[in-house]
Amino acid sequence: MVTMSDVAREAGVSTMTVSNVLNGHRRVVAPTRDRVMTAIEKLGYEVNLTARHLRSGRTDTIALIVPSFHDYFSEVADRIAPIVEASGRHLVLERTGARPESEIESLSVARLQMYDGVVLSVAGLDRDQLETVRTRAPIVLLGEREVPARFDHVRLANEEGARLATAHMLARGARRVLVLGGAPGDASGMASLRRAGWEAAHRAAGVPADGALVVPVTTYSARESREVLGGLLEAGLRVDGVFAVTDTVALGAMAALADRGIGVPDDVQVVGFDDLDVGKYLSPSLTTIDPNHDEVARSAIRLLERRMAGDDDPPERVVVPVRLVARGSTRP
Amino acid sequence: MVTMSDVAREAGVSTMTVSNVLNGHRRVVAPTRDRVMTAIEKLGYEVNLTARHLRSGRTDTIALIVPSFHDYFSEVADRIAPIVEASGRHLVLERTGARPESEIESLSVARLQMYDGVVLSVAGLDRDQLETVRTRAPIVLLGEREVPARFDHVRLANEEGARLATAHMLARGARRVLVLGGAPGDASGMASLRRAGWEAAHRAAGVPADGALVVPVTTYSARESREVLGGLLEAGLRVDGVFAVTDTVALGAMAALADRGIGVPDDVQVVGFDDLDVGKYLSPSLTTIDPNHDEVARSAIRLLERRMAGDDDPPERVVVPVRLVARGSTRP
DNA sequence: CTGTTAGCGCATTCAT
DNA sequence: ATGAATGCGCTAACAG
Repeated sequence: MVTMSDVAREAGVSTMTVSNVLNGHRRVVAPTRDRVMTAIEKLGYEVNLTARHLRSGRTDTIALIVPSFHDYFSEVADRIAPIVEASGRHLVLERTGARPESEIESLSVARLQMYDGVVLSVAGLDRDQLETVRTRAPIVLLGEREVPARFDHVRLANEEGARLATAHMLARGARRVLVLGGAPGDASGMASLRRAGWEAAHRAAGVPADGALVVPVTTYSARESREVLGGLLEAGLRVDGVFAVTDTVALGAMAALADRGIGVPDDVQVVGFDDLDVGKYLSPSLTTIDPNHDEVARSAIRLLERRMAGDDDPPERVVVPVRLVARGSTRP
Repeated sequence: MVTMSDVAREAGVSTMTVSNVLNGHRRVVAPTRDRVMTAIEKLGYEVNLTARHLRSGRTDTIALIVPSFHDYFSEVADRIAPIVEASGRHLVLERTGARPESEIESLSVARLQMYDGVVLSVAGLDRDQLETVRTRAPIVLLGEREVPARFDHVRLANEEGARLATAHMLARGARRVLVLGGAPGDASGMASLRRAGWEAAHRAAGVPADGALVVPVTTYSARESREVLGGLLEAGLRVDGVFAVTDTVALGAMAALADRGIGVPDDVQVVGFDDLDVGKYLSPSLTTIDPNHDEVARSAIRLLERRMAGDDDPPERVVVPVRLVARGSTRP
């Protein structure tokens, strides 16, 4: 392996001069710099980033840690990448996977040290697990769970989005709106917040909210959603609207309705949440809540940059506003 | 920061003993090990991975470098992750982005050194760019482009998949099958290989292949595909089958047909390529080519492990077989 | 503007 | 079974 001292010897300078030519921290006069560059070319030298990291204490790399590489997360990742790169850093993705022990492992101080900053998606982590995350590495949490007060946190306006979705259908004549993937009770997770929005819309419209229409799911997959809604329809449940808590759930719901020849939006209206690209291409196209990925990405990186700059103001909680995108799965 | 010598001092041993307790390379008697473990707990010590990397020359991390975090790539990534983790290593994703200079930069030896091995998706890189990749880091290429002979390479049976897709429609009565996203000529890229398969199916069936039905696209997005096919239909082009070179392209094609009230599969049959999950939930569901992501992931990691083990046999080229998945967008 | 000195924290090598 | 010495390749701090 070619090292900096090989280059220094070849160019007749010290290693510091080579270092300065490479990272530009100090001025090097042109003739010297040219000699160094020539030596670098000739020897095919490349800086050893590991050594640089050990010495400088910085990696110029930010990690985005997500539960899976799919759907919502790949959308956010593709938005965060250019923002991170604009400040001359790299973004890498790591996956926590489904297993709790893997989640904890990704969060170990040892792994986190590898990065100048970390954006951690908290889906799949509960509050107790988050409590155990002890690190001085700047970290911003992303997602719909309740998190300990000491973290910066970016999340969506869940309740408001669910309220918009439900109100849109109620205003178009729906009277029995099922919330697929909603959770009863007053927990603070995504499923409960979105169910609360569904309830708020009913209150505002003066329509009674039937608890039998709150239907939880466990995996939030299209497959499960299709099976669950299909089973309820077979069992004779009557609905004229479905608020699916994610677009993936909505996809399964649309399939369950199509399986039975139930017309959308004439017989049943459907609204999702996430504005996945695929929604535009379904027939009918999917009315949904746009979660404003760009704003989520910008906010997360803004908070992270602030921490990386050494700011130690109290943690900030950002709630990103959302908006309804009306398409063909609801009535005009 | 707590270092190994802090722990050694606390436990009354040398740093070597702490190191041995942590990585288990040598035997340490129980009482000594217990003292070390107690000191580690007490001080909250975590190993500094950067220092370990510099010293040991290994990172126990494999990188998957992809053009974007979407679709096909997130599917493959989610399959590679568990295989990598099973051997006690980490997987990280990096994105090259669309810009060639960024692709080159991700491929610099400096970045590649950070990893014990690299799986590089070559979509978006041309052969000349690949020629410039000089590194001793084990690397396996993934994707449908032609690559220099010195690389291990995993790709799909593109032509065979396209042949299966086209033959399936021809056998079901289609006579004017458009290949959306295909490229004319004898280039070796995905678009040309799949067009060649479309042609082969026509030859085998004794149906003339009309060159006017080879329609290239530039972005392979659903949006572009919808616009391109829509434009052709408006212009009066008559087709009774569409072979879309990816499922994303098929999604746009299905939308273009639905926009005009053209029935699938009665008026026009449609087959995609990739077996994205969404295809199962469309109405009608999408007939497609299953690219066998599991086998792609397994092959790529098998080749990589072999190189990382120091094997220097000639490069291996794996062509992963594909199969047709018949669903509702083609006739029974 | 450039060189010298002195480690960053760990694991390999050789010694005991 | 454990320890001492050494240096992986680089850059911060201080000289000159």
